[in-house]
Amino acid sequence: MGRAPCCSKVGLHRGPWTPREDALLTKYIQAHGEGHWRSLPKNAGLLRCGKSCRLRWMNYLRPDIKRGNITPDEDDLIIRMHSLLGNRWSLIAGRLPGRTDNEIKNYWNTHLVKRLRSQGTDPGTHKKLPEPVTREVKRRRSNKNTSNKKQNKSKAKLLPAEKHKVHLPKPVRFTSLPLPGNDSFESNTITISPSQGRDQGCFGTGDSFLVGDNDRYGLVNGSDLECQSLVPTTNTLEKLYEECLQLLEIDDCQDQVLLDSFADSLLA
DNA sequence: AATCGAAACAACCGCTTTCCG
DNA sequence: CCGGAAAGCGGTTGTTTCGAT
Repeated sequence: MGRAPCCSKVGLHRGPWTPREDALLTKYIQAHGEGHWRSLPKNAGLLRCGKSCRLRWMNYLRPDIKRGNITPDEDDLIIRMHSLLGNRWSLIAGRLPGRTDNEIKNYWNTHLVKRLRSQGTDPGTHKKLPEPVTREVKRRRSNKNTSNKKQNKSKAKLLPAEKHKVHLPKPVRFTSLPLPGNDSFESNTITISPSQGRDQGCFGTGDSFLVGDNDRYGLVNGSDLECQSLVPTTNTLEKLYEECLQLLEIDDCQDQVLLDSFADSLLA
């Protein structure tokens, strides 16, 4: 039967989004809301695949997205949630307000996997490895720039996790959009119940925000920059984790059914 | 200053799930 | 119930940036 491609690839833009495309997408969603991704590009005047639009919006343009370094508390929660849920990034992201599944997935793959290994923990099972890994982990994919003869060079280096490099976020534009789920930011005291989905999972209005390189987004003027400091407190994150744990501890049987029902409860 | 490899992350791909007529 | 379309999701890749030499 054959499944139709999600979009015709002929004549569509690919690769990094331009400020103009961002503006078009943002403006359209502001006016019409999310959804109908298939028809959105055409209606918004974008030469992009609907999927691409959705991804761009979900992972970058949404107003409730928190950018910047993962805090140690979030970091800890991600690890613990992963030990419960595995690679179910969307579920994990749903418990980390302002974070996207893609961001958490990337963070896991680039930071946490290495760190856990360096600490002697198997990132897949979260069990202790026989011996702490002291050698550089092989790169997941073959880098076409990387030849074997050159790799010896870096073997004596410290593990990345030991370097504690601080990653500075790329330029960020937070715009305030009148969208559902974005109009009830509260201070850090808010708690998230299991019945709240990711759409409602944003909180934390602060008076500080990350300021991006506006030049890169020339369309943004000062008044458009309205950023929320979406910083959950340690207690909040701890509560989230405890919630998950309690649900799992109802029954010792941590089988798939239980996990699935837990997942359902998160999604409800 | 130039070069190169590794790290980081945005974006893409394709499969699965959900929705709807 | 069935089939197709749309949306969601996780794995993978491409490109840019950064740091070491």
